[in-house]
Amino acid sequence: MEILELETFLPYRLYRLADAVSREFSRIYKDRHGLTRPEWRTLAGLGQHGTMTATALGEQSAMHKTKVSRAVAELERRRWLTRKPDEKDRRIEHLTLTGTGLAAYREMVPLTKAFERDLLAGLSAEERTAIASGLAALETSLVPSKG
Amino acid sequence: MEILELETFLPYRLYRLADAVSREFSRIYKDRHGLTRPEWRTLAGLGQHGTMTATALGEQSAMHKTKVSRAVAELERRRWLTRKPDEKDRRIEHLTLTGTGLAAYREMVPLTKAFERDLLAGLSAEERTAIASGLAALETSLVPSKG
DNA sequence: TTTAGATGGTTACAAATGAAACCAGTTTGG
DNA sequence: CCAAACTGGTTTCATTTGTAACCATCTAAA
Repeated sequence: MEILELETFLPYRLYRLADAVSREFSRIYKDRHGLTRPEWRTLAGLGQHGTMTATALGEQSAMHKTKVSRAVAELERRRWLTRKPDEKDRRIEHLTLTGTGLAAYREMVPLTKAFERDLLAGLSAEERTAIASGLAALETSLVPSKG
Repeated sequence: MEILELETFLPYRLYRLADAVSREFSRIYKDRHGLTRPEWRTLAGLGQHGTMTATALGEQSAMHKTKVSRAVAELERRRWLTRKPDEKDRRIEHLTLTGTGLAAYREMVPLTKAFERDLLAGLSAEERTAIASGLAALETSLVPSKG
């Protein structure tokens, strides 16, 4: 009889690892600022790119548009971002972080980098290369935007 | 000003990849049998090990005990598994797949293996090795049970 | 014993999510 | 022009999830 060994099954390993990393990482934005993951990603997207539309945010950070919509609404409620309607196309809104939003972003960036550094701290140079190239290979083979 | 590049940030890449893989993989158990992920994992755990307790299931497949509890309840409702109280400790229940549950498991196993094969199909031998060792390195550095 | 604390598992409640319907506004083809 | 189809974004509803509280049972220490 054919058996599946869950522990070595790639989709399961990937998910469990991502889940554990993500859970740990969420402390940075959740414990400190009470943000959800979509809210954090929205902040990160705007912090990185300055001004974006909701659609662009969804594409950049791989979120469904309902998640983006809700995250934007919440950040707006906090006055961490503002919407500016597009001149030409009135369906579109341009989103930008306020001073407060930008300040929160700036405060978190070093923490996120430290987190990543710590995560890789125990690994050898070869192992890090392995992760980089392994992920890249899977991404091109699967993630639509990267295909 | 310090910026975080989301696209190359490890936690984000991991999560997005796992999410995409998982979403694709879920077709096997969701579309065909209407199972949720916890239900699928429960099935997979019992298929692999024969008989387990809820706690053991949670440990093996990295699920919170409420997820396990609900998944077990649903699989029991479908008559895909049965509970047998422990003789010595009456808090514990031993879970086993029924014939129907086992049949569903047996039907899915080849599909899951084919999925994994396809996922890796486009990659070179080096890339596969890279994934294996990269994940392993991160796992030992992070996932509690593997630490 | 008795009792305080652990442990296996369930439940209640609030929050997060996804799918689909929806409401502008915009483009396209006749 | 004008309707059909499309697009950006929001809302609704059902389902899933996480946290915490909760039973019941078991263990250990006084």
